[in-house]
Amino acid sequence: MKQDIFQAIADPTRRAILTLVAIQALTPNAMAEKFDMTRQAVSKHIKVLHECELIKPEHRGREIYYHFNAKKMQEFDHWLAQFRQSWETQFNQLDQLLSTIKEQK
Amino acid sequence: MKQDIFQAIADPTRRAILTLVAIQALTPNAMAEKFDMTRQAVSKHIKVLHECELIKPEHRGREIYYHFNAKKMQEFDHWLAQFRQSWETQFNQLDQLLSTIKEQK
DNA sequence: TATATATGCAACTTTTGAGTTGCGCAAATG
DNA sequence: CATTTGCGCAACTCAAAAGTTGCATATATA
Repeated sequence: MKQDIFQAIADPTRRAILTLVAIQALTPNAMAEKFDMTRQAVSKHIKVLHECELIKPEHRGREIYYHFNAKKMQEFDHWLAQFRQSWETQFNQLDQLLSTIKEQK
Repeated sequence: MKQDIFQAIADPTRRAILTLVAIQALTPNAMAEKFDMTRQAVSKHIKVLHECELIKPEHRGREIYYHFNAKKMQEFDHWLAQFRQSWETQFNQLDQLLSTIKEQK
């Protein structure tokens, strides 16, 4: 099943993983040590993050270092862009003013 | 149960609702007409979006117009900020160059 | 006031997802 | 070459979330 980035960041553990690997690449074991859960549980989160390409594996012998893929994270930024205009213009007072005008019509 | 915004945008229907109300405030019925599901199902999504304050209700007689809350959406922007530096510096070529240098050590 | 409309809430079913245990494989180590 | 270590995959359990039907409430309308 193809994962999407919105679902990927919905989980707090996965967000924590992203924060960690954004600082430096880590192996699954290294990540698991940070969280109070089994390595396999973390491995599943890694799988989700990898499938939607938010992290990239780098094989080194029997270890796998997962790197943060900043480019993919930008997709959020693009999605957010459609709302950016709203929060630049949607001041509370202005919003109320417009509502008042609309009601007077 | 308190909802969080990450989980709120994880659902595609809720993202669609946000896109709609960002353009103009809508009633639950108006939203339901846009999607292939029952009004109650949409109503549940509205509840989630409302609980985490991504939308705000405006009562008008028996109708409820839900407005987009741009301010709340900014919380994503703040979360994304921690990664912004990464995608400004993590050019693919530069990344590869650094890896090469590291391996030569 | 009887009726239709707009909405929210509760109970229920079905699906999804997080976490576990168990296993197999490949690379390092003695 | 046997053993340990790091990892992924599959089967299973359990909890949460998505969607349904049914019902209660409040506002509009005839």
